[in-house]
Parts: sequence; structure tokens; C-alpha cells
Amino acid sequence: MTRLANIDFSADSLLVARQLIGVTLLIDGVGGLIVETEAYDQSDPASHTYAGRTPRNASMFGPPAHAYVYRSYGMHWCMNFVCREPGHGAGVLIRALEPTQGLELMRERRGLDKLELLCAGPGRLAQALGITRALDGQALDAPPFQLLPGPPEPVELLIGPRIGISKAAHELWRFGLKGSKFLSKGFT
DNA sequence: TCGCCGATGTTCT
DNA sequence: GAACATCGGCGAT
Repeated sequence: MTRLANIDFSADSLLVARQLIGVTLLIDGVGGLIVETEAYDQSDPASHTYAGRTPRNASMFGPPAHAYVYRSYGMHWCMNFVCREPGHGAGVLIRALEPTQGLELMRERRGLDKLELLCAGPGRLAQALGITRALDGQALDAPPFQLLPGPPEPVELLIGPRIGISKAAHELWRFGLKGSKFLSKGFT
């Protein structure tokens, strides 16, 4: 069992994706509250791991509570947290944060002042937190990562279909923090 | 406010 | 050669 921030990362990615809402993610002290996630699994046609292991997705088949970082559309970085036991190819895409720590550094990296747009999307939050391939395969319980538990009482969740995919697009595997102004897109 | 489009690396057909 | 877990700029509404 791999437990971090009161979450069992050896569990199913759907469960981990729900539990991550409200957790604080910091990289070198910069980041904020996770407000939006999506679950992926090897049995899922939309997942990078559906067709098996490749050099790109190798860390998704590694130990849980590690990072999987990949390049999206040739120009952005996106980050997943690996779930389940090694070999399952499951993970959770971190899609949006409410910025709380290191605001000035994030504004500088993004070239943007507006707080609501600093981390509203997987590519945007990667840029704001300085995420690159250098973090691929890194453990989440060691520097530069910090995961801090969310509130003890359960948060109110929004649930909807995942964004930007064409396969398995009907699955309701996207989760958000109800009432948050920092989501990448609204839940309808 | 909405929708189209181009940028551009990696993987798959 | 096409598709892609995206984003920002542009023009039309």
C-alpha cells in the first residue's frame, strides 16, 4: 500500500481521482489546491496505456504515487499521478489547481497576471509549476514534490465526461471541486 | 462569448 | 501520413 496525503495510490484511478480533489500539490514550494482531475486505466481506450507499454508511457506502468509527465500536442507538458500496482498502467491526470503558493513565480512563468488562468488546464498548470520531462518517473513523496492532505470532511464533487478525447468520451471520469473558479472548463 | 485554426513532438497505422 | 489527455489568437456573432 502506497499512502500519501491520506490517499491510497494503490487503489483504482477513479477512487484516487475523486480523493485528490482538495489536496494541495506543491513543486519546489509552488502550486496550490487540486480542483480538477481525470481518471485513466489500461482497459480504457482513451488512455495512453491502452495499447501497452512504450518508452513514453513507461512510468505509468511503474510504482504508484509517482509522476507520469508527457508532451501534449508537441508543445505542452501534462502530468499524471500513477495509481494501482506496477504493471496496471493506471493514472490520474491533474487538470487544474487553485493557485495558493508562489503566485509571483507562476505569473512570471505564465507571462500572465490573471489568477483564474494560471493553472486552469493541464498544460497551463505544468507551465506554472515548472513541470517538464525531468519529473517523469519521480516519486511524489520526495522533493521537489509535496502533497498535503485536504480537509477532513469530504468536499462536494462535480462529475462529468473527460475533456479533449474522442474514445470513451461518454465515461464520467472527470472530477471537479464544486463552486471553484479555477476549473479548466465548466461541468454541464 | 463562440468557434476555428495553427503550432509542433511522439506514437500509431 | 494521421491523430493527439492543449492553448492562445483571431474574426464572427
